[in-house]
Amino acid sequence: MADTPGGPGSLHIGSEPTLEEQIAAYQREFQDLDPQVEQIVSALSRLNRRMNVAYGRQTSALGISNTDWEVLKALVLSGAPYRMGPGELAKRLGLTPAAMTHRIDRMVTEGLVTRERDESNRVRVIVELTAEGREKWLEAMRLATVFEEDLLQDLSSEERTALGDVLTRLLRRVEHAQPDAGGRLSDLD
Amino acid sequence: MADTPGGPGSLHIGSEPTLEEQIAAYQREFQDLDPQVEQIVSALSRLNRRMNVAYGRQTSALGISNTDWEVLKALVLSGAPYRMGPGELAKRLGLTPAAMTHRIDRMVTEGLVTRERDESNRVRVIVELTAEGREKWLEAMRLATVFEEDLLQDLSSEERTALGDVLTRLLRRVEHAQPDAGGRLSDLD
DNA sequence: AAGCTAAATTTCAGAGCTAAAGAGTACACA
DNA sequence: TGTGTACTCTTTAGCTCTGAAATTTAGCTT
Repeated sequence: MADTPGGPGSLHIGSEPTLEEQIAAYQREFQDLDPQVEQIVSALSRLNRRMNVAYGRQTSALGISNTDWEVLKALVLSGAPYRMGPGELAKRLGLTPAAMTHRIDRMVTEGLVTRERDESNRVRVIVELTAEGREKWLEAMRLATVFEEDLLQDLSSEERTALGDVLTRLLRRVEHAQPDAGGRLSDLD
Repeated sequence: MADTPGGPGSLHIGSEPTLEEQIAAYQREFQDLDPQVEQIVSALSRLNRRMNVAYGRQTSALGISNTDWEVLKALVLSGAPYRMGPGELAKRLGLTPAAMTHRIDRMVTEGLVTRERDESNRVRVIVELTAEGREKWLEAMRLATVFEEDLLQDLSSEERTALGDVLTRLLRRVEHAQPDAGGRLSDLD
């Protein structure tokens, strides 16, 4: 089984055993373990955690939180004019609407977004990216791409293609299936 | 830049665009983006998130939380007699000692661990796995390995080896370096 | 032996999250 | 036109985390 990640905003990594030590410990405590599978799963999990720490450092260097960053990303990727409702944003980010309300509160005071009622339907609210919010996103992207290129610099173009393909295949397998309580993936389509 | 994950315990995924749509949106909004790099990084992040959702479903099916699961794992992997101090546990899990205190409180009432003072040094506290805690961990591992095997079932043994190797290389690159505020990885050794 | 310093853990205050209840608005239908 | 119903967002209560202060014990120094 893989590591479980720290929270979204945690900026440091607990001192953990090396990957080799950890796999050895798993085999000692749980014989029915395929070390090859465990290697993949644990490396995947650790790699992801490290990357999130790196992203967190970058966004905080820009004076925004990791959570603000997520909202900026969703708005930018929605395309001009960079507007969404709180409900849609919440769904996109996998948050409850309540959490979204609070995030928007914060981000409005930080000047990253504006919130106004939709005059054509006063139930709805429109969250819109400000120029400052868009600029922050661009700065964060510049930092992120530098980091990502550095991370992958030792991989040849062929290796990158192969890695991207394999990961995409795995992703499709998880996305098109839902594990039941027993853990088995059952195809949905 | 990759997706940012939901919290450790979030059990559902926000409805998001497909990977292809998302990469297209990135390219539209940020021209200096290598789609190959973005493919890898985004797939990695999404895959990890989906896997965590699956693990969360499994552990909650066993009646334990994802956070309890992390503590059980650290204790089991420490080896018999499955004892650690709160401080060491906190470091291992990347939590503050304060958070550890609360988790241990909870897990003691759940019967997963015991807490007692170290009589040879009364400042220290010893957290020890109970038989029930160990059994819960084993059950969770059985579920997890089924899930992981299913996830990787379409990969040949050669593909698995190659994937494990590449991920381990990437992991080493991140672990042996720390990104500075500018995002660049700088070797430490 | 008394007091000082360091280390480990717990307590406290503040922030963000979830789940559920509440408030406001639009629309359908009599 | 009036009312019910559904939908969207906000509010409230409770939980877990972080960071900092407080507490307890050990070991050293004089």
